[in-house]
Amino acid sequence: MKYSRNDRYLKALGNRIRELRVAKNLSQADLAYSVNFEISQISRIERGVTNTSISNLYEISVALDIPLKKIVDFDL
Amino acid sequence: MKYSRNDRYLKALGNRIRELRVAKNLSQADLAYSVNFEISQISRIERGVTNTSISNLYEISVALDIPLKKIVDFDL
DNA sequence: AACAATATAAGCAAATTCGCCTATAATAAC
DNA sequence: GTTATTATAGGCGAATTTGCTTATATTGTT
Repeated sequence: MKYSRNDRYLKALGNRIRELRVAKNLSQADLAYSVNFEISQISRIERGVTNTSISNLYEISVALDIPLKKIVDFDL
Repeated sequence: MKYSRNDRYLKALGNRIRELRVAKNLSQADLAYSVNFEISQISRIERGVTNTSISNLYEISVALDIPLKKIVDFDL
């Protein structure tokens, strides 16, 4: 089974989120707490195994205090 | 019943997408065709009544030929 | 006004996400 | 090495999205 364009995008975005989270010295648990969802969900998002919603991504951007346009500004 | 921050965000994003679509002289049907999903779904996204996925938003950015960082660059 | 094109609405089933949980693995600190 | 911290994995039910469809409303054109 082949990777789709979307799969690649979700993995890249997950890596981007992880990178930004780690740069702020936050654990997945820290981030989960501030966005008020589950650690397992943060893990799934960062690994790119789930295709989360716009509002969740937005909440993450608020929690990390990074505008969404900066979060999605990465090379594929 | 009160609007949540996410509701406001989804409405603003929907308006933004509509604005960009119209600027390219595309109908909802046109956009639906190029991203390969339903007209009703485009309608729901633009009205902000559904909280669609990251990959759908990404597909829309590809179809509109506008980088995602530009799509999410709007004032709330 | 009449007609065509475009957008909204609503319902239903299938698919997917997500919270909740437990268990295991990997990494860091000592 | 041992212990603690952090991250991954997987299952299950509830909630949500989405494709599909039909119907209605809105907007634009003549």
